[in-house]
Amino acid sequence: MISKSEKTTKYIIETVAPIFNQKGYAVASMSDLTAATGLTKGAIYGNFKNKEELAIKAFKFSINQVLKSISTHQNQNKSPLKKLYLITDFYKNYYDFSKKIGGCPILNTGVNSKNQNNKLHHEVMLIIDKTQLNIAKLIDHGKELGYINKNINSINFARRLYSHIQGAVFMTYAMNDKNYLYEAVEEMNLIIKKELEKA
Amino acid sequence: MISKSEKTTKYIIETVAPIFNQKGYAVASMSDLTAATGLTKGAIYGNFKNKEELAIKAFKFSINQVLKSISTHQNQNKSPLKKLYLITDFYKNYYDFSKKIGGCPILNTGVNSKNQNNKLHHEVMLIIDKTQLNIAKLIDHGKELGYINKNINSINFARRLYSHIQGAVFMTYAMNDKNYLYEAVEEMNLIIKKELEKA
DNA sequence: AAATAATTATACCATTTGGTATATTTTAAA
DNA sequence: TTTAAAATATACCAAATGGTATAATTATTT
Repeated sequence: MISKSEKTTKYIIETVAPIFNQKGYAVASMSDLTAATGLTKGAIYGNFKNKEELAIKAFKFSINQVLKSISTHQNQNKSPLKKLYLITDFYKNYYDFSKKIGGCPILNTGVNSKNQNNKLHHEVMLIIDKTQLNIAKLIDHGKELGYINKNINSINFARRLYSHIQGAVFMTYAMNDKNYLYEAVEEMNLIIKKELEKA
Repeated sequence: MISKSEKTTKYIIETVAPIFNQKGYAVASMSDLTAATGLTKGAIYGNFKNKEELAIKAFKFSINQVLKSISTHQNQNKSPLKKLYLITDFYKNYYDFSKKIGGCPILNTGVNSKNQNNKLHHEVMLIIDKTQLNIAKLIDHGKELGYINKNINSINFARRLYSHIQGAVFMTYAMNDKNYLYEAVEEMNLIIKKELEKA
């Protein structure tokens, strides 16, 4: 049975996540959070040790929203190569998607937490590492099944892919122009085709 | 003759720029700025209308530091194509360079100002537009001189180059790993060679 | 339904925020 | 060198900051 307090804890995290994501840990104030949730500081501090603990849980929630959506999108196909294309395809709509959650949590928290909040910054690094590893595993799986060139460095390619896309995420975000994402996806698809796919 | 107040105005901007760059407009407090400059609020408010005006001038100063360095680096060669390679080459050391000024002002201010400070965000967009245009002009010049393929879209290529590099800047920044920049520069150089250079 | 435990609201705390009026000092002009 | 002007320091302001002790309320168990 799910208790009442578990529900409000969840509710607070979900409500507060976009605010932390958009404003950053320091700028998002407790009064921002009480205003958004309709709860008082007493309620929030009853469920979380302090602002930092809430910020970290909110970040993890935001990240999970992204990762779950990518995962669901990937499940359209079982082939590792097709799954790679589905990852780039996912980012075509990433600007609108990320808007709903207050922006890209990796980009925003990555920038805002650097030299500001070590715990948050650590979380960002963990997620980037994990995501890159997942892409590398996908490539390795494609190699095993014979779809992908064996002489390619999986982790290196994953880093390039991630970096490339994250650049487009920033540009789209900063310039309010989705074309950066479209162009990057286009380019990455060509690179996947040329470098990964077996002739 | 340069007056005393002009000197302190300049001194404040230069001293304060890395703080705004690293912490962002909202998080950088007036006491941060008085502590760094060794001046009082009276002195700062005597030279600047308010915190926002100072932040904008500090941003412009930081940007100029970057642009001047790129420009100087480019002047090693007169050929437009070589100048393009010198741009990518500049970014090999960009992590260490940007560290000295509190991080990449485009990346940091681009992320921090979005939905937070419209004037700053506007400045960021202007600089990105200007920079991309300069790269496009370089490509056009290369076309005229017969070094660069005429069937390439200059502004489009400039956008790709900028987005690609900015992605590596973010990754290097977030992950404390210069290799992202090295890898991106490597990749961009190959793309320039393949797509731009005439056979 | 009563008693207990858990949760939320209220009222407060010291500290810090951006900004300002005024006094003091320093610079430049006469 | 005196005087006027400009620049800086001091002392203050109301509002907002994160956080907490306690009172009031709501869930949960008996």
